[in-house]
Amino acid sequence: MARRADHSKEELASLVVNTAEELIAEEGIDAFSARSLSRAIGYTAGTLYHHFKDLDDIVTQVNTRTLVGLARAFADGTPSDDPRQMLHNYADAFLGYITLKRNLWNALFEFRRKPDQPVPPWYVEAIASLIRIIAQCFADIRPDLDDKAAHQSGQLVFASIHSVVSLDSSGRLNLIMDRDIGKVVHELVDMHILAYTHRTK
Amino acid sequence: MARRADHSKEELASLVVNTAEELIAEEGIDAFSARSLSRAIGYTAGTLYHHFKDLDDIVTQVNTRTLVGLARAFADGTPSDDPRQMLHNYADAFLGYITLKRNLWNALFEFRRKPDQPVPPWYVEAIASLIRIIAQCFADIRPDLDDKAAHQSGQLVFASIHSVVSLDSSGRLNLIMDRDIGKVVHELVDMHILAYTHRTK
DNA sequence: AAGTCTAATTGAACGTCGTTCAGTTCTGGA
DNA sequence: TCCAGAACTGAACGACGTTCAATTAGACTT
Repeated sequence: MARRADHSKEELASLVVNTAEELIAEEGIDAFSARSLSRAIGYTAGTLYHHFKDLDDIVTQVNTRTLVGLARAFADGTPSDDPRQMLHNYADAFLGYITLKRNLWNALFEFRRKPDQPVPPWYVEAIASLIRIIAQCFADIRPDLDDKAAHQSGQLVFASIHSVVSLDSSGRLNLIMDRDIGKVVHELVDMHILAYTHRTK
Repeated sequence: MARRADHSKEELASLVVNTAEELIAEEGIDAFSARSLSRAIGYTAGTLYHHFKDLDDIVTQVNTRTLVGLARAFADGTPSDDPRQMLHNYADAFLGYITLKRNLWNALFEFRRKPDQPVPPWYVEAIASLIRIIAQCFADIRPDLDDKAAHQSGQLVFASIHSVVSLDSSGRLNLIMDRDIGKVVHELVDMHILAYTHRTK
């Protein structure tokens, strides 16, 4: 059997990415493989390689969706006029999203791409846009400081919180502490706000 | 050929762990395998399983050494009477050690043990002892606060810095920022000190 | 309508991995 | 001296990612 007409090229491509997303979300990245994916969509493993360069390619597309989803979660966060409160709201949005999509988030950072493979530029851009949103809050807290300071604080708070949340998400935070990740995150946000507030011009 | 007398049971065990450590340090955990390890020591892969439960077992022993080495790096850190300065010195010791042993450190946190496998208790204890050392600095900064507060700050600063350094060590920090990890770490330390100094009783 | 071209799909294959195990050989103790 | 059991090998199992010759069905040409 060959050359079936079950799906058009586009249909099959989105079927693959959709199913990959479901599989990773439910079973985790460790249980994900070319064979399990192809079994799930009713095709052979070889077929995947006619529509995608390799498994990296497929996982990258899933990861991109995860990042886009995070951006949407940020946008859907509770609005507030107080930039300090808004930072906490973003933190909640972040935490909520990752809690909901634990396995997908872990896939985003645990997946080992081949050494030479460069990070796709929209990865970087997706993260940069989140950081700009955060930096704006800092800029609102101290309008007398320049944009660079706000941007650096945005990067720092994103890196801090992302790291700690990932540590928790991969089940390793309890190696270090027995506290609730929610409390820790908000404590970190308060610390960054405090430090920024106390900055000298 | 079977039953060679090249090494005693203990000699072979330490040969395995030593060689595993070298291989991981030089090639990274991805290039590490039962076959590459056994090839390096001149035995068959099957032999490994007569002396160790599985590869997890071997990697865990290497990881334990890495953690012990970190504790020694802490102890060898430049002493100082100023607890604030001491925190920065510990941060430098941490950073220096991880820079030196990048691949081993990544192995410690990137290696996926089987789902049910529990974390060995001395892992937790090794980390806990590092945190106690850090917590002491906080206790010295504000002797009026209770030990619990110092301990929590110790955990938090360890988690923060460990996470950010790991992010850098695995080559992902530059997704978020283009700043030097050294500067970032000391900035974080200063933030934690500032926050602790401003704590209400 | 018949024939040809081409894209899609399969299934077997390659070399890798962790792990197990029957079989073989050697060592230490009785 | 003999033998139980420990140490070691090499083949095997079922997984993995990936490639590719062979096959087939749809699209295009005449």
